[in-house]
Amino acid sequence: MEKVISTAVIKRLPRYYRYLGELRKKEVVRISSKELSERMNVTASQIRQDLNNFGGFGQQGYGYNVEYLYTEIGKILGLDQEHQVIIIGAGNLGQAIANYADFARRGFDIKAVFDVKPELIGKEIGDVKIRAMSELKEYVAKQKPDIVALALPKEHAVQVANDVVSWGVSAIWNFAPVELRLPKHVVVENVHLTESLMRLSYNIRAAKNKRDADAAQKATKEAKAESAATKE
Amino acid sequence: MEKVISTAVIKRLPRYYRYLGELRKKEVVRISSKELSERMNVTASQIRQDLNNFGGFGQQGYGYNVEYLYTEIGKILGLDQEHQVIIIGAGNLGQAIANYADFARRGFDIKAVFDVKPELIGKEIGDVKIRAMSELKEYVAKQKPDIVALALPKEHAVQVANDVVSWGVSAIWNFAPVELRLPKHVVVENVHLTESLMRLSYNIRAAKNKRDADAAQKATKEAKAESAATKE
DNA sequence: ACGGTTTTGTGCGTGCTTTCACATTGACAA
DNA sequence: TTGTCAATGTGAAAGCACGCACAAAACCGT
Repeated sequence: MEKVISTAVIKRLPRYYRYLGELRKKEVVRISSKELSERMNVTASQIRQDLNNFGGFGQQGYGYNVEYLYTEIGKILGLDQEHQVIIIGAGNLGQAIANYADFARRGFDIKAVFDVKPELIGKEIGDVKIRAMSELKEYVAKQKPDIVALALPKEHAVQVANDVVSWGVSAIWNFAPVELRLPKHVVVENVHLTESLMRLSYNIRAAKNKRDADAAQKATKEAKAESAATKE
Repeated sequence: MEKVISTAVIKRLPRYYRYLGELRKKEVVRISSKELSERMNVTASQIRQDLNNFGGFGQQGYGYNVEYLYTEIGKILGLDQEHQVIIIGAGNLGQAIANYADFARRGFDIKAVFDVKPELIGKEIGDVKIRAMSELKEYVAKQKPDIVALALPKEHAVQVANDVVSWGVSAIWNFAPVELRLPKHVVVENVHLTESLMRLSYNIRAAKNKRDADAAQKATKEAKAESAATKE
């Protein structure tokens, strides 16, 4: 039986992976959890504990071999295999995703882009043509893409999600601001930009409140010092 | 002194907000935590506890008033005020953000877009012109934007982030795949698409492993039943 | 070959998050 | 007005995640 890994750990793994990739490029051979922790925003203990969920990658007195750890985390993340990705929606966001070169480097192959708008169909994005939505069903049935990215208005996202799932897709990268309700065997990863922006907005206000509170506290402190000085 | 709200709660607030917005459009007047929880992916108890961090918005025996709760959460998230946003980087991602209408609706005003590429400068995106990076410093000093969105290659993101912060910016929406190290009064919200995709990849593999394990278990079970049947 | 040093892997305690469960409050109908 | 029912607000338990601290292991200089 596979051990279940907590989502908290999974969230950090890509960060480790990215950072190790940078070290690898700089031809750093070994790294200790302490050194890693100083540059990323985690404690050394947490790094060790996270990695230990998957087995002992390190060696006492030495640390971790960068190259080895990098490929191991890559395997854990499933980056040792190619993923075929199709994008539904060739608007600005869909195009941005299609053109983002980083993905291809990690083994995510953008295979096709679909849209309803007749004026977009046939146009080239990156190195794939935009296809008509009417071709989607046949394409999915034949090519069996691993991942479907939804970059379309929320009004249509739910319907399209249900469709592609019924045609056999089991992983969805959802950019539409809706909660998709899909069978539990389907894996969904949401990117909710508006929510992200709202969190930023909240934190801006929270930071402002804190500054104001600090300033007020300082003011009363000074006032106290003032009155104490007057008393004397 | 302001009570500190945990980030776990803040993460969920925009979801509540979005969902309440939808209910409001459907002219739903009241909703109970139970009803809400059934449609979103949270327990009723958690909704009540989350909301109680900010005061009692509901009424026993009745539930929550959709309109009221919507505006209250809006206030908490700081959506009752306008935010001036500028975008650095007019590539695909920068353009996608600039054109995403949802933001404007929430009070996030895209005021300007900057890029280094001469061929892009002067071009219109949405209803703003792309400006030269050389104008950035003066613009920031004069217009004091509330939020700077970084949609440029990671090589330049760090430098630009440091620059705009030194010019007085205190909130950054970062799309570049780097951890920005900025003074602690600066609020940073990261959108790391590659990490998101890697998590999806992990979950695809995890789901596959689970299916295989379940299949194997079922097989041995059947084998046992078989041998038991043979014994008799 | 050996001893000091480095650094992992891990048991355990602490604090935060989530869920449960229920007393309390207010709505709504008769 | 009164009784019943619905749903909140909240104390307390259960469940998790995180960080500390240290024993065990391997490195490295002498």
